[in-house]
Amino acid sequence: MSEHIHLSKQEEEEFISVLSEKKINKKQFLTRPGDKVDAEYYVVKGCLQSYYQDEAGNKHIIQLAVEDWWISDFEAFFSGKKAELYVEAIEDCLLLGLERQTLEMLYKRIPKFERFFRIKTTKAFVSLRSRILSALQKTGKQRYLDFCKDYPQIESRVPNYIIANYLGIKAESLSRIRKEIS
Amino acid sequence: MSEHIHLSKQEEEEFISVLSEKKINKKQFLTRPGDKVDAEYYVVKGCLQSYYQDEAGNKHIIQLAVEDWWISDFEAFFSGKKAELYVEAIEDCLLLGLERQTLEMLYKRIPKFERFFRIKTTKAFVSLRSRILSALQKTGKQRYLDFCKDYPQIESRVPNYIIANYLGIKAESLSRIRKEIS
DNA sequence: CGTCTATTTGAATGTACTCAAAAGCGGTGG
DNA sequence: CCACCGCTTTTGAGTACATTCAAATAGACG
Repeated sequence: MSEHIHLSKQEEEEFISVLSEKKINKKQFLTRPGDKVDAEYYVVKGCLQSYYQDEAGNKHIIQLAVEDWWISDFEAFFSGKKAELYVEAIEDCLLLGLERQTLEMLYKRIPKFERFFRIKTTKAFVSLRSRILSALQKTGKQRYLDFCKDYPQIESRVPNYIIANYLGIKAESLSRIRKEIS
Repeated sequence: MSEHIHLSKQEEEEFISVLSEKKINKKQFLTRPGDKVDAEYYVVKGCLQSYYQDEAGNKHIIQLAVEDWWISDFEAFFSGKKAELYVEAIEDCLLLGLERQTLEMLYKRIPKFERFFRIKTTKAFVSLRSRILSALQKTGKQRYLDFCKDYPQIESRVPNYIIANYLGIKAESLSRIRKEIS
């Protein structure tokens, strides 16, 4: 956060005081479809995925998050609608929850936060955009190489089949790609 | 807009008064890479595309817009950075420009607008998300069928090769897909 | 050690791409 | 009015990449 805005000691303490610590274990859920989503979560420790399950039961991973990322069903969080996504821990996690009401309050009391979260949202938007282009225009191999470059922390600790799903290819294909590269 | 918020006659007039009419012709640009992007545009009449050109000179269409859509290089518009995208008219267009400063002013004077534009942003976010999933998990044929269903107004007035680019396939492939369907 | 899950490998199939050429279509100027 | 030009779309043949289905192997954990 200090990369984007400067907070006084007091502001920093106020911010920390409104975050709520949350621990969840591997395979547990932060949200499931139908839940009300009151918070977004900062990852202190651990790894999570958010995904959508279609009518046929196929899982489609939207996001992977490790330390220093935020995760939630953002659509539900921002719009107030019920969740459509599963948000599930891939490892045991330590999180900091930030509630929507609290966020609104922060915006009013300390306007700098508005700036910070706007930057965060813009970045998320851009990264969605580049993921679309990469999905549309690149081969599985290129997408995997990009992924390894962009998220080395994730590549090394998440199972094959999860990365494959995130990249939009089959686990078998990813296995072949890895073999070819090495 | 009236679907989401209710405005008094006076508020409506105020809103209309801050929009600036703009006409551009086919093949002209609203923004090019490097431009400062001070406005987003509501499409009254016409059709436009926003796209990114990679180092190799390949064009990648991000968005197509027809009547009642908004278009810009949104990343540049929201972040204040220089444009990375071309925004180009596919047909002669009549647009209404909304400047960032004006938007900020509106938010302060008439907070309802904050709600409206937040809803708009959330929708854009969701539609990006579903485009990612569709790009990752569906075949060209399925994407084309979805496209025809979601945007029939666009399908019928935009050249083959532009739709193909938007869908992430080659014009030749789209031609074959169309043949197969009919 | 056995069981369950994840990964790798193989063979056949499907989907989209490249390159090249032909056909269609709209506008311009002789 | 027609010939020509440029641009878009279609068609064909060969190739690359990824998938399916099935089976074998490797790892993790109680």
